[in-house]
Amino acid sequence: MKLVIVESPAKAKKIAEFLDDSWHVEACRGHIRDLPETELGVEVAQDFRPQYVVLPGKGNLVRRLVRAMRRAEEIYLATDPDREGEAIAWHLLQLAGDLDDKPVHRARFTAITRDAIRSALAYPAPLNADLVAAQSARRVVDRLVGYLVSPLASQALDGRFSAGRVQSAALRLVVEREREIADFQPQTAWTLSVQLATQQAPQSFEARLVQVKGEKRRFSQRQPLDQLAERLATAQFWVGSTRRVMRSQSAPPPFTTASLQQAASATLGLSPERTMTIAQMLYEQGWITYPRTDGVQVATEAQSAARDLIVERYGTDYLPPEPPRYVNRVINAQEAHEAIRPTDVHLLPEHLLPDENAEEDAEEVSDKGDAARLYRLIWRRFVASQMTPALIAHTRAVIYAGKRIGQPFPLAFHARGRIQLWEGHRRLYGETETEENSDALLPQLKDNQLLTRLGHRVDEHISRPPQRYSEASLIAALEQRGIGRPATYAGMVATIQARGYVLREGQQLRPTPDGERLADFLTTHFDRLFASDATALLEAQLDQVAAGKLTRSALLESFWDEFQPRLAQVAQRITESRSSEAKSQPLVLHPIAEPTADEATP
DNA sequence: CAGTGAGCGAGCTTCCGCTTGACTT
Repeated sequence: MKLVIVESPAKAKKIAEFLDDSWHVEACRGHIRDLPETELGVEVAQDFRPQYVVLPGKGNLVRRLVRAMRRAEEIYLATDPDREGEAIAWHLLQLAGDLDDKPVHRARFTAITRDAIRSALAYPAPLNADLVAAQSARRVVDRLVGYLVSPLASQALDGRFSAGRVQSAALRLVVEREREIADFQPQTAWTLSVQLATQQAPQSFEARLVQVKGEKRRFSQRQPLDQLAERLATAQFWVGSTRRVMRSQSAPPPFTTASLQQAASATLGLSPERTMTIAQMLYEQGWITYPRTDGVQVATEAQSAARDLIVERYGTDYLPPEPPRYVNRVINAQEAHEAIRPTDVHLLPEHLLPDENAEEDAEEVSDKGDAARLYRLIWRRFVASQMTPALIAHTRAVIYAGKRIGQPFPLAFHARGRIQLWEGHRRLYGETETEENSDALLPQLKDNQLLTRLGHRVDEHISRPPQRYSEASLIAALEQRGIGRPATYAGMVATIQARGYVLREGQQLRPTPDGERLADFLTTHFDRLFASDATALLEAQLDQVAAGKLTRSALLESFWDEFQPRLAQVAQRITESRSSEAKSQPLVLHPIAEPTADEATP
């Protein structure tokens, strides 16, 4: 018997279908060992040795897996092909103990198709110890930061507070945004627009003043524009130049976890947490691929199925000559899984709509309704991602106004038009309407053509403060900076709310006073640790460990050399201010000076 | 003699990341 171990039980079931009786497939359900929850669990002086323990509640599962590994003739560790998956495979081996000379392989695949599975099992590889070391370094850094800074923050702020590489960076974004809003000074700008028409075409168009006597101008008051507008009554208008540019707008890539959470929030009003609950259900029932992913790549089988469906349902005009290839732009992407897509495009969203005749209680119907809507969103986005680009013609005209053509007292206006020549993927997955309609159609214009002025308008534009984050847009901001992972996004935005650092009002997130105090404490004393690029810098080092160019010890030592003195300094400040001040006085902490550039560079 | 400090032990917290059920509200 040959044994395959994967993480997800749903995956195990599917893979078993592809293999014959000589194979046995088991699932380990994610991590099986970790640092103990109740203590630090890292022996700093012993090369940062982690003290791993079997995760609570997983004892029976681990015993079962170990028994299966001992019995098997050959073992294929097929945990996810990323840093965490490599570590899980290593933990499995550690727990299994002595396996004699039994062949042990590491199998890696990113799509659950018959071909992908068979070829992964036919061409296995050894375990990558460097990747395991990188995971261990990641884990230890997170533990040291979380378990050493949290108590300090609690002491200093006299309450129960927590800090972590991810949650504190998230909190900081929310707090910084709130301050930008508080400090915001609205700017008023006035604009002058004229409505114009040609002799030939019936419909009018609008042009906005941009230059006066050859100089670009912005107006913060109304009065000068009113004066200019008066003179327009006797002016002539003519076309200076026109330019037409064709732009093709590529289809959006299929969904990842973060982009699905964004879209489900924007179009269906679902929270990231609810989106993930429903997506997990759809995954377990075989409707969609794995829902926790940062990959935008798609199995070739799925691409050709989508191409068949596009021809059948929409026609060859919507089919690009080659299937599009999407490239990941996310910093910390591991791409262990495909993009989120229907497992079978021929399962149409209509098939999942709730049966109207069935009698069910309201909650169940709304669950099914949300599931159907989410599936429809995923289906449309995926099929659209395989369609042709949309084609849009942008026209820009410069219009002059003066006493007579060729003798301007010269005012220059800009008019813009936009025509969609081909809808392409937008047939299935459109943009938001507002942007689309803001630029109207322009009539045919020739250079030096005279125009009729129909009227004018002077408008006030007041700049708006930045928007508060929503749960989904905060996740997008974190993803963009490489902070957090698909499996943790939804939980993390729930955590900072549950801890009382952030409040949600409708869709908007705003910090609480406690949240601001915590963020200020962390920024003052541990600025670089929780800066928004700290994770990216750590990731770059972890990549080096994974590539064998940096050792785990070197990474952790250089981290500790910077972190530990800072920690000690802050702890000392806290005890000093505790003892030097009367008990009734609030604790005031003075910032520690940043090291100079010389000290900072090793 | 009263206040302070050192030293010790108990109790209570805390991180990120991977996966699903078995619980309670």
